[in-house]
Amino acid sequence: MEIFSKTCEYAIKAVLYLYTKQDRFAKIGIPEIAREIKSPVSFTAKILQKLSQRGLIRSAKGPGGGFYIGRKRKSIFILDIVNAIDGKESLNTCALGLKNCSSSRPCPMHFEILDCRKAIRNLLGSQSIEELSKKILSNEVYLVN
Amino acid sequence: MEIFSKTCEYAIKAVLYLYTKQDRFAKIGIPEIAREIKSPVSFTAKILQKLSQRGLIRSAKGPGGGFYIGRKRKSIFILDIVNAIDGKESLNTCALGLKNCSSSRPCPMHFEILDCRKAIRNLLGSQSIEELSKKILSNEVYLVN
DNA sequence: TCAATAAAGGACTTTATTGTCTTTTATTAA
DNA sequence: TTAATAAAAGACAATAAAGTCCTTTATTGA
Ligand code: FES
Ligand code: FES
Repeated sequence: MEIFSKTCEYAIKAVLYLYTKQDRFAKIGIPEIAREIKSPVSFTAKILQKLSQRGLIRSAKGPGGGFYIGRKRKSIFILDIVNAIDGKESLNTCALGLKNCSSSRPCPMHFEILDCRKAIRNLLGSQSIEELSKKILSNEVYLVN
Repeated sequence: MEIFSKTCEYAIKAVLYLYTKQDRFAKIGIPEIAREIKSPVSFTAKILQKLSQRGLIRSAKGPGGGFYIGRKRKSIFILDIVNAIDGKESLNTCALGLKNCSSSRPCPMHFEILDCRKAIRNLLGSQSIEELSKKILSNEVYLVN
């Protein structure tokens, strides 16, 4: 019933944290990111690596290196992070574990879940990271408690 | 991103299967249930045991024994099964892993997720097992593929 | 060129979930 | 009262998710 995996949680928070930096080319190191989002350092390293491979963030090795957003790019959304980490299928598998989720041979939850999924996809696809990070900067919302 | 745990999936399907039986006192054995919902026999046994302990279904030992619904009871809903298996908290924990989910110190997803959760709770709380099992009997929906 | 730095990569451990197997307990019917 | 049956209970095994640690590679600046 948990919405996101831990991996996804940290990924979302890490990207949000990066977006709170005004300078999109400021290199942020793993220790700082992990500290600011309260996540395990080495595990976070792995996740940042993946996000970088998927092109959602950039990275620079060596002294003064770290992770950063990079040049102006089209808006990304929570959904993009989820897709990058969990894969696109995760939102389309049958809630009751049938091999294929389809309206022609639906499980007892199919149509109801479909509506719900649509709502979730809508939600995750409409929350732009820039907007959310602004809310963090203005202390409307928080990355840690 | 998966909605239910495997345990929950099997629990829901097992209870639905029991409700498809017209005779609420007909004792259904573990092998039949596991076969009909395509679940691992021993694992299913454990889950049925738990459902029985929680009072969602009844059980009878010995020859001719098995699981059954029992005397007329107030309608149960998918949500009741989820609560019995995963606990009631599972729908209230912070989506981004903050210790406490609260509107006074919300995470970036809090308010949006809140709406979503309300929708899910509504959905799961409005799907009565009786109704769903009728749809199974009329081949509108299926427990296996 | 060399030492320091920081991410990339890979092997590994821990923990939780899923699943199996065996023994015990209760019930039935001969 | 006994043998057969079926769930209850608990120990165990396999797999996946989460997390750690160590080595390698790339980059920088002295
Ligand atoms: S068939 Fe189960 S959710 Fe679509
Ligand atoms: S604080 Fe994160 S969902 Fe409520």
